[in-house]
Amino acid sequence: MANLKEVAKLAGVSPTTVSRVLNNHPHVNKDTRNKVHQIIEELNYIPNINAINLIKGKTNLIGIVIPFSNYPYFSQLIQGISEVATQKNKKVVLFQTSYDSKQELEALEMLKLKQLDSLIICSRNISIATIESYLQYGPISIFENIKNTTLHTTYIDHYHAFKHALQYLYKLGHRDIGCVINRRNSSSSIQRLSAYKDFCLEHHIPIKEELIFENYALLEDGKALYESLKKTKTIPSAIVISSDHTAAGLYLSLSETERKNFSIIGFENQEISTLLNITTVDIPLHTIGIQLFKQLSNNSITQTKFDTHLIKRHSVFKLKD
Amino acid sequence: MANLKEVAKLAGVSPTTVSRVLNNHPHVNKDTRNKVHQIIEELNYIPNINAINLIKGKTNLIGIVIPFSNYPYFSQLIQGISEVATQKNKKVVLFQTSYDSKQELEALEMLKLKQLDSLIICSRNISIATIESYLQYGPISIFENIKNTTLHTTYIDHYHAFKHALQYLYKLGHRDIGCVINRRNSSSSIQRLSAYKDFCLEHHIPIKEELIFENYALLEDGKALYESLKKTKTIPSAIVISSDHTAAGLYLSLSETERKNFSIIGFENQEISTLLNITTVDIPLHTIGIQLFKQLSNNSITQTKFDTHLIKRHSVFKLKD
DNA sequence: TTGTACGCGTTATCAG
DNA sequence: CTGATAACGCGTACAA
Repeated sequence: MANLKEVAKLAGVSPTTVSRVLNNHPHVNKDTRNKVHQIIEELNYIPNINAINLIKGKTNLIGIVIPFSNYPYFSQLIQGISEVATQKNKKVVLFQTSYDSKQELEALEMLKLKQLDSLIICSRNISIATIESYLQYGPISIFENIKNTTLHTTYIDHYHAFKHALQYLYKLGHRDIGCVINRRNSSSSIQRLSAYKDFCLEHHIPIKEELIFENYALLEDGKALYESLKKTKTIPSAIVISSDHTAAGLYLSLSETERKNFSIIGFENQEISTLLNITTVDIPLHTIGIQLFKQLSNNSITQTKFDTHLIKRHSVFKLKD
Repeated sequence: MANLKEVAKLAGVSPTTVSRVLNNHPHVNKDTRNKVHQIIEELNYIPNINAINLIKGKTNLIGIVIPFSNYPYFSQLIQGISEVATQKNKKVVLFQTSYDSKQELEALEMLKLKQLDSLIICSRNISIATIESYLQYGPISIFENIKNTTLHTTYIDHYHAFKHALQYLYKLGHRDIGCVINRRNSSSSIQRLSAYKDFCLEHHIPIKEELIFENYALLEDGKALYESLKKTKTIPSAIVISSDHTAAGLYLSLSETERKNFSIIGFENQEISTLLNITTVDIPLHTIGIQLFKQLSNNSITQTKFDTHLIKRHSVFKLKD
């Protein structure tokens, strides 16, 4: 495989000149330039990017840490991030972790090794402190609300969003309300749960563990949720679900009659909730992805909050008593 | 930032020895090894992977070319590919092209530049000939059925799968059948269309352009499809749709009565078709992703075909006349 | 078991 | 406008 030196030799110039031609430096004689281009063609010469990375200390590669690629929630983030990355001529390296700390660390290590210029963490398992300790090797942005951190953060107020949905149901007369989350120990679930519990306390509603449902995220989980709901002692009149897909799955499991007597609020504002007319809380995932990327090039630490909006559709009913 | 040389100096050994320690070479004195490790700790030394890549001519990075990350079809492929890649300690670089040839070329160029070890093409716009010309720079596997190629291929028989679905409808008495595809000029659409046309010819059914619907792929497209269907002169009694999500979107747009008088067959066997009980053709996308990855390390050119299966559910009815 | 010297392919510096 | 030389950080053949 031809290298820069050979090109130089055959063109009868120094490697430096070839390098200048390749990098479009201004002060090169036209004839020399042409000659070099000609030899490059002839030899089918290709610069070795690893050598360039070595000397420049950059790779134009940015890492994305996500647990799964095939969850709509995450694939929308990826879509957004990749779009800007493409525009900015950066490439995206996927770290699909399945929430395995070892894989998350791998991403951080690659930042350390300088094979990545920067890192975006969409969801995590390891501690913030660990992540922060890698900040010395490159910019890191994270999709989470963290106080007093040196990481770039982009976030939404899960607590507020969840509570707002609950309040809306309360105003319509609902008192027995279910709460559906995914991983119980995730940052967002913790916020949502605490919103749920505070809501109950504020309105003097007893907190019933059987109305808190964990590990539901996908469409098919909605069916399982339906089964679980049938087994509760207290029959809730409404439910707030942290994923539209689970909400849709539940909705589709209900009979026509059941649908008219049970209120559902989903989260994310996915296509499917539009189609099924399910009330949901909009989370601008695509835009959040873009912002996560953009923050990486900020010099100072930035915290960006995105607003969520309750989108009222037809899966919520006023409770008659 | 500390480098190997500094470690050597402080440890009182040569760079070679440090390198040996780092790479776990057998013949190193235990004391020396410990001393070196100690200095590495002290200096917080990190090997520069770009230097290693340069010298080894490898990066352990493999590229994936996909048009969009947020289509379930593609995100399932990504999920499968990433899973094995993680196992094999390779990292995945995403080229989200939006079918822009320039972006597809970018991926091929990075293979050429040796920043990628190999490449997986899930869907493409540029010519096979162009792709093949990059084969000299590294292994490439593609999710497509190509005859006489030097690329690794993993594929399904779109023609057969589509025709099988059509025959099934024919046997149940359907004669006016619609056909829904995505990009008309894509390799899979061409096969599907030709299956549709051959089917019509074989059964002496006139081919009506108004029953061929293009550019439908997502859930929300199902609604638009519903609108389009209402405008056709011939009212079809059944439809074959190359995407489950569009099939689901259409299904949900129908009234209860319409659903009982209209047969739908989707493709892919996504969660949503299970939930809605829509008859579909299973495409093992996850497994295909895994195979696409595995083929890269085969020495000889391999062509893997995956079978598709018609999954009979309750969205298809026998036509009474 | 350890060290010397060179090579990987490119860019930066400085001199002319 | 051009070139010689060093440098990026590491691996490895060869010698000791």
